[in-house]
Amino acid sequence: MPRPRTRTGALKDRLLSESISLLESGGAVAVTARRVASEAGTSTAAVYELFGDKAGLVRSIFYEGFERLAAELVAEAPCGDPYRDVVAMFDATRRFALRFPMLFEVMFARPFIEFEPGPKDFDAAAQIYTEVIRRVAALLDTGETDEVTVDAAHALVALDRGLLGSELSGVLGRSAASIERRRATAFETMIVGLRAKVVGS
Amino acid sequence: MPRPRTRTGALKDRLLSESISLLESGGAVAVTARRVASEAGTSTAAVYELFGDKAGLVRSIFYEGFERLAAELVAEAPCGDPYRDVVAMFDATRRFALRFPMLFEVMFARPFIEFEPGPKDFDAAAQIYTEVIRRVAALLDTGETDEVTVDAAHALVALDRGLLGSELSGVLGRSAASIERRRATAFETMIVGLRAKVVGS
DNA sequence: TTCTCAAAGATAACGATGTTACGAAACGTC
DNA sequence: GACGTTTCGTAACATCGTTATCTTTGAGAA
Repeated sequence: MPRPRTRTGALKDRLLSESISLLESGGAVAVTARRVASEAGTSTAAVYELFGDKAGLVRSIFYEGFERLAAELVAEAPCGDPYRDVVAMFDATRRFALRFPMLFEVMFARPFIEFEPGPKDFDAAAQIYTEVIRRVAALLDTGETDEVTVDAAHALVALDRGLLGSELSGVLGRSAASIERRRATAFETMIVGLRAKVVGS
Repeated sequence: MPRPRTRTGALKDRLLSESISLLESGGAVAVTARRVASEAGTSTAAVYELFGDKAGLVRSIFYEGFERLAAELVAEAPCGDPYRDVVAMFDATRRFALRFPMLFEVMFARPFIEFEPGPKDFDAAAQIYTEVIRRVAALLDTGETDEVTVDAAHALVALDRGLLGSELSGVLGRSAASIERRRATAFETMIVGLRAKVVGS
């Protein structure tokens, strides 16, 4: 008896996709309910029925970013050399950040006033966390639940996060060469130090 | 013949001060032209005459943040032990970030859509840069313009930035003990590694 | 003292945004 | 072909950034 639904999961996916396109092409300022709805061929009311509010839409973008990044990290198959496997993972993160800088900012900065990720939202990064832990454990030859492993993983993730934050802000270096040299030496220093600390204890 | 001016530098300072108060108490969403003007006892037009636009106001907040941080870092007088002097500087940064988390976010995240800092805006951090370079050069016993010094400074700043980003997001650890342990081990690992790299070459 | 007028301030309006109440549209059923 | 229910899009509201407009002010002229 009713008219057929159009505000389905498929439309939700479509709205999310259009939101990310608008985000990458025009920045956070371009992601408005009216524009997103228009791009997806629907109305603002559909956005609010499917996402609750603007924060819900941005939260979905946030989750989608972590899913895409996790997919790329897992696709980076380990080559057997634990050192290179760790570096390759962070290099993949960097490629992702440079390819989708706005999406990366939603994940690690906070370009939308409406949405501040809480502790629960970072559960979206669980798959990435697992992958990092796995490779760091292999790097240090320690157990995946060992404190030293978890601490080392946090140190490396923080270093990567800081380096990418600096690079995306344009303050890590002027030339591509200096940027990559600083990245490489920072990671090398940290990784060698972490290994030495494990061996020494 | 005209009426006396009230839109002076003093009012600009007052508006900036009220903006930061609103920012810290109510987040970025609380910093509106109307509210800032009202708190300072003036009108929105004064905000626009003194700051140009909203981005100009946020830019002033951004600058003020770097000035306050620089003042706190310089006040942290070196004790003679280069290692402890470097750690003390980053500890001071952390105290600042925990005391003014919103201001810190304006400096290193991007909570306002209106203002994205460009390379030129980071000139505001020149004084901090100088202080970091000075202490890192002392740490490594290298020249302040040496590539190794500058690279090491970037690595440490990035590590600090990443650690604080993680901590402020609530993902660095659950207990204060684990957070501080991870900070300490990360910095120790990096600093020891940087020193070893200099000595070894 | 009162009037004038130029400088300076505040008000109010405009477009755009997040959000939602409301009326319009579409389908199976009688 | 009309009805009713479900669903959808439109339009309205409050608020925001922004600026044109109008009001106020106070020293000097009459």
